[in-house]
Amino acid sequence: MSAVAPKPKSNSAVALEELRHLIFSGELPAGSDHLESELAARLGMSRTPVREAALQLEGQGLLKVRARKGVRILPISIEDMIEIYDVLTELESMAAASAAKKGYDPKQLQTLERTITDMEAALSAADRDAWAAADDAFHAELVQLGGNSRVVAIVGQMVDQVRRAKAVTLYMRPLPTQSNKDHRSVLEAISDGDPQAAHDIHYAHRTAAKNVLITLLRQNRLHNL
Amino acid sequence: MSAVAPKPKSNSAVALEELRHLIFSGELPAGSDHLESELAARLGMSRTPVREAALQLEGQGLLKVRARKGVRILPISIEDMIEIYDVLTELESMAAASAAKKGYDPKQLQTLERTITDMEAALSAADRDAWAAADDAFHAELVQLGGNSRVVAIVGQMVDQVRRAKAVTLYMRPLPTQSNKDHRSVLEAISDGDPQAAHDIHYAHRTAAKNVLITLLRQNRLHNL
DNA sequence: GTCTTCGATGATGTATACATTGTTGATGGT
DNA sequence: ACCATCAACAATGTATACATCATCGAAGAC
Repeated sequence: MSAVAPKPKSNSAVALEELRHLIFSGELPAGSDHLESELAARLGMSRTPVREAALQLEGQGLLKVRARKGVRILPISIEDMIEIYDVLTELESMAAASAAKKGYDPKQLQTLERTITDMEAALSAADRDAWAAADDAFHAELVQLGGNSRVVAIVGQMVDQVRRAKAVTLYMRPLPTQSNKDHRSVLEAISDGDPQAAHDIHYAHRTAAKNVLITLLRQNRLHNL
Repeated sequence: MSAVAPKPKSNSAVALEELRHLIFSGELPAGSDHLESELAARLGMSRTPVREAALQLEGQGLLKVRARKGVRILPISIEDMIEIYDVLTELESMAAASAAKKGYDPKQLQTLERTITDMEAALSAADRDAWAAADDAFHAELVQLGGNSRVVAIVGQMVDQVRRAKAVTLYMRPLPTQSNKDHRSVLEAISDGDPQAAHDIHYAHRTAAKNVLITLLRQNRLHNL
């Protein structure tokens, strides 16, 4: 038999994926309104699963369902970015400390190490998109190693909310050479089992990243994304 | 005219409120399954708004919608409690530090002060329920003063998830006299504009509270609530 | 000419009918 | 007696029809 599983995905799940893709790709721009009927027609299904998906996405902070006005794709303001980065800084640093406490052996840190080498390779090739993907993977794996599933979920949601803004600034900023050094230092601290160092280094890393991003947005008058 | 606003609440919103109440009151016990049709009949509406409410509650981590098996009220394990308290410790301490940085004047800290005097009064009267309510109010106001709306939302969700467990242990633990001293110290640190102190004191406070709770649950073999 | 009111419009909110699919039980074979 | 297969069932997932209500525009009065 063919190897692929038939994958019986519900329409509601499809709507969720598709809407997320449409939002992240910018096909549904920030601040725009869309009727449930339009979206349903676009996805080739009825309003019901689309509406359910919209409700869930509202819970994830990506859009807002407004009575008789359709769903509005929520723009991210600079103030939102600051809030989100503050949460990310706090929870990721906590995860870094937790990971260091667990005493992982090198084999278990292989995945994290790999994301760093990927970033370094992307940096050498000046491939910003590859770098961003590896950077995402690093942060995702880091919180995973922290071992707190709530933190993983919250961080995932926050990252989703700033995804568009990060994409915009990706080509505006200088190549992040310092970032890579920071990442490797965090890995070393985790590998050495030094929670305080892992926490502090990552905290400083995220704070610096936040400041770069905020400055960039302010300079370019990008108050809503 | 009569003073009360007509309050045109949608059935979906009503379902959300009612289901939350049924869960927190224990009328829908942890681990129990319930058909959408049953719940709809119970709330006097059709399945549609009930289903929408269930989807949102699933996003809030209070229940799980299982295909063809109804919704299951999610029990909270000790491991869940640890995860949640770790997040609460981190984010509330962050909020305490932020609040201290803002330089609030006494008038703006009136509400927080009030929750502390309420706790002290409840403690003198040995009124555990009143104490718990005031304690909730203190933590809610604290994160509010922190000024990060994401933190407010996340902490609110986490508090909801541990609400049942806290209710169970409320009458098992000794009267929390130390807690009140901690609260007042946090208020003082915020009032003094000392972020580090506010952070550290609250962090220690939450950590201690976590340990008390976990120990209590373990001793009483309450692994699921 | 402008303001107000009323009605038509259209989109969400809700109910209901239907399709889909896992589960459970019975039936028959080994 | 036990296991496997199949069929009826039941509950969710989905579509659709309908109710409700805000918004917008037009018409009429001042």
